Amino acid sequence: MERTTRQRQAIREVFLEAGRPLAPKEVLELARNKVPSLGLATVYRTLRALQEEGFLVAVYLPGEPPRYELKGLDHHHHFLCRICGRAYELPGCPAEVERYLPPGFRPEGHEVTVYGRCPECP
Amino acid sequence: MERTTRQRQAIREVFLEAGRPLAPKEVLELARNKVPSLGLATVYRTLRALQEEGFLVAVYLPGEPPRYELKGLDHHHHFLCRICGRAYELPGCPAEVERYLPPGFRPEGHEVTVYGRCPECP
DNA sequence: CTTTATTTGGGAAAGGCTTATCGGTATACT
DNA sequence: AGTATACCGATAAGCCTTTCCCAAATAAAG
Repeated sequence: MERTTRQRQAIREVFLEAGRPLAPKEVLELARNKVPSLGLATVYRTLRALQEEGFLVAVYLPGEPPRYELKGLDHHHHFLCRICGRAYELPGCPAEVERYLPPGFRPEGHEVTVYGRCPECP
Repeated sequence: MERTTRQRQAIREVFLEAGRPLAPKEVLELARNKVPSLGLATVYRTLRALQEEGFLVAVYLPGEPPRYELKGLDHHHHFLCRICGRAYELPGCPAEVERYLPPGFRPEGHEVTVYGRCPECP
């Protein structure tokens, strides 16, 4: 990641504008509005570079391929729309998630995913 | 699923004995203790049949291939050990998970995964 | 403007999980 | 027991996502 290219700028912008986790396919579609010739290999290469650089982090939702979102957001969780498949950020967290574990289980993190229909879908 | 075979019995037993969600690979390993000749294709075939029959349901954890567990358990969530990779059932649920969504989001279900170290691991 | 090395894009290839194929086997019924 | 047929096991093939490869394009420095 030594040069500033149109492709990388486009991909950065797409994340800043989306405000939600994006899958590689979504990144490709959205960024092609800015750089029509963009290729899938470049998307994957750039996603990896932007993670190493600390701009993005991977988001894993149950049964889904990885998405990516801006690094450094406050602790939050995700909503996955069953209709359109888009993921959204959900602010906040039900605090006691890691309490009340059976004896011997030592928690180090958690993930909450809510499924349903997003505001865009019928 | 018309005949009772040693293979199918072994796979059913493995789930009843495990008390936790199992991935196909785990099913193969555990059931081979009972039927050493067991093949992977039979595991997949049987997992599908046991789902259609209502004995098992699929469990999806973030970034993981599907696991399977007994159908009909009380509402619960899962613990994924970062050391050994085993998944466990966690009784109960932090109740307000689906409340406090932004306007327009209509929840239809949720999944909670706690990560950490299980009682078996250092 | 020229040079030079990084980056791109398209397709091929890899990798992981799951399903299909098919001859041989074993179950269940007579 | 004998027989029809569902089932098994091993391998091949399929599907998706991700990475590799390399000639052509292009950003950055002189």
